[in-house]
Amino acid sequence: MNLDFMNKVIVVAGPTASGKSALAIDLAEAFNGVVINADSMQIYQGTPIISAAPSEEDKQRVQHRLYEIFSPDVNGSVVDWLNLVVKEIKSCWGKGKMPIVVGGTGLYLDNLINGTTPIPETSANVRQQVMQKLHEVGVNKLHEELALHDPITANRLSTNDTTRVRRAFEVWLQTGVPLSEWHQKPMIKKLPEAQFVVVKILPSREELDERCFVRWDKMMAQGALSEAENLAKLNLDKNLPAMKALGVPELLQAVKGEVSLEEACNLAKLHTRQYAKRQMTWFRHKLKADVEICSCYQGQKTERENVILGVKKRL
RNA sequence: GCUCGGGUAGCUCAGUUGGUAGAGCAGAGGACUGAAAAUCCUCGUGUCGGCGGUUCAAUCCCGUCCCCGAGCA
Repeated sequence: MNLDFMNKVIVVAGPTASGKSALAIDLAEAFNGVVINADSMQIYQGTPIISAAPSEEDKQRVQHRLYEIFSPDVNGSVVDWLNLVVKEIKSCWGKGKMPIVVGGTGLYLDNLINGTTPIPETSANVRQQVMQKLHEVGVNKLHEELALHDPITANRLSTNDTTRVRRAFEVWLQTGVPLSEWHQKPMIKKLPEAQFVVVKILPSREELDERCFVRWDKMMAQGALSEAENLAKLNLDKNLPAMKALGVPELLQAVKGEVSLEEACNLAKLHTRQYAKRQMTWFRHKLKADVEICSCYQGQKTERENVILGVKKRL
């Protein structure tokens, strides 16, 4: 194949268990590509099975980047990830390889494709301060106080939205400028020259639910429980992202004997399908696709050839 | 067989001193700009177990029958 890959990026997006990793590998083989992770959980070490990170076999077939690179005791963020992907993508271009960014974290993909508002980084001190305040007075009070400094954002947010109220407060405290004002500024793209070809997998809920359930049982057979046991030994803060990965809290409860293993598995399955649903909402409404697949990717010959052809036309 | 509890939304249960009922979970839809596998928002008609009776009015009171649980035989 004789394509100029300079400035092209293939993006594969879809809900959990939709087969996007398999598709990414097939595309990598077809386009001389490198698979780059855009999943907020597969980026952490310690839970390759639970987070469905690529297997050794997958990694033998094509190069994989940004998987299991953060220790589970760190708080990764979109921007951390962005800085890393940008490097990886540029490195691919430099080597004449096709970057194939794959993942289910809509926010990450959105920031990569559409850019970020240039807000200064909040210091550890500020974050800690807000965290403590949150603990002391609760979200509703914090929201009330936010309204004094940033009424526009406060008005936009639910008084219960812990994550966003906290963030808005941090930004105000750090910069003295309301988040709403920052959002007026033009977004900055890390890769303005990039041309994204987006492949979106949007299967029916029915099909997806079934795959989520089957996959969970497979994870258990592969040793998901011992991953959880090892994680428990580290004694990490429950609020760390890696500790919140689907299946982790549920299995940890089982490890502690608070629920039966069966209950834990049922809950993990339930939460997985609820997550898949949220992802579907995001991808349906917020991500424009060049190629859309309406059922889970299984890698059959015609299916594979069709997607490859579809992508090739857009390159 | 007797006694006592229960039978209300898909599930767990509240409730109505008689004016046809509401939470949590599940489910559906939606939001999403630096923890996002996170966080949050909206959506509740169901022969109130069956049949009779009392009443202007019964899911609620009375009778009877059926089902589940506990105890006693």
